[in-house]
Amino acid sequence: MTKQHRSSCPVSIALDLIGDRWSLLVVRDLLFRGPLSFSDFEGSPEGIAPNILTARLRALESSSLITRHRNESDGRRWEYRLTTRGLDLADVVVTLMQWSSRYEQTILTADEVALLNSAPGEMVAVMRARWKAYL
Amino acid sequence: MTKQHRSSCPVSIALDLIGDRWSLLVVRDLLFRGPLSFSDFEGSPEGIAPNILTARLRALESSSLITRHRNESDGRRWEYRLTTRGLDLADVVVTLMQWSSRYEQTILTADEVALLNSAPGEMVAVMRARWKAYL
DNA sequence: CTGAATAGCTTGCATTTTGCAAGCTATATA
DNA sequence: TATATAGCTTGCAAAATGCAAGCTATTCAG
Repeated sequence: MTKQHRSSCPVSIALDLIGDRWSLLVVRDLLFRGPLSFSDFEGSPEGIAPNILTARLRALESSSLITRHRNESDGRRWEYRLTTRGLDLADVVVTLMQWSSRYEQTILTADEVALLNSAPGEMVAVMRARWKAYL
Repeated sequence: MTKQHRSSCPVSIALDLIGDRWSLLVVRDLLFRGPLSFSDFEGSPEGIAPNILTARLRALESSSLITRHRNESDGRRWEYRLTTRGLDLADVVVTLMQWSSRYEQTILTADEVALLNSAPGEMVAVMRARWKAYL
């Protein structure tokens, strides 16, 4: 049985799926880096704890935002991939980046911020190209 | 002293400010309805509890996403308003709505979904127009 | 001017989620 | 065979969330 939404508002529904401190960071890592393993996520600068990461990956998988595949060359590894639906979050992530970089000093360079604001669609296109082979 | 960010990633910084189950719903209500009182938020369909609402409003205020003003005609009421920075979240909220309505049945009509996808900037413009007098 | 109603909270307490550290199991590598 | 590594799980403390009740200041009705 699937968890009930708080309301039928599209914003509320989105937050039911990704409205926590970690889910969108997992999606971010996949968008920018391609398919990743468990320990790849652990290496991100925010330092997610393994139990939290397990819980987020399971939740994203059961919401059909990511899938899990055995790594062929190393049987210990799982490969986590975005689904089409997860990849569609590229627009959300890029919009959030625009908003943050407008008001806060971030790791982005001035050139990157300029590109983000003048051609956000290009950044989304790069992410889509990166994932094209896996969908 | 201001709370430390988990990292300098713009996505992470945004989530430090609005990455919880309620903040963006408060912003949504303001974007769509204009200045609101405490009980206006309590009337939204998700049913936020008063202690949570107090905490969210205080946090959004100290992040400079909203401001608080005495209602002139009724001294019991506070009026909560978006700042320029809070209003800039219109793009994020509209993008989230697009994403949700692509995959889930929401309260939006087919016409509204069509408009949202063909001219998302119009919805943002309506929100900006609504807030123009308060900034 | 008094009493009832209303707005915006606060408080207490139970439940859930998050966070940290340690450890466990299966696979891979030397 | 032994050692290391990947991907977890477990235990426990701390923080956030959720629910119900109650409190204070302002307003309104008579």
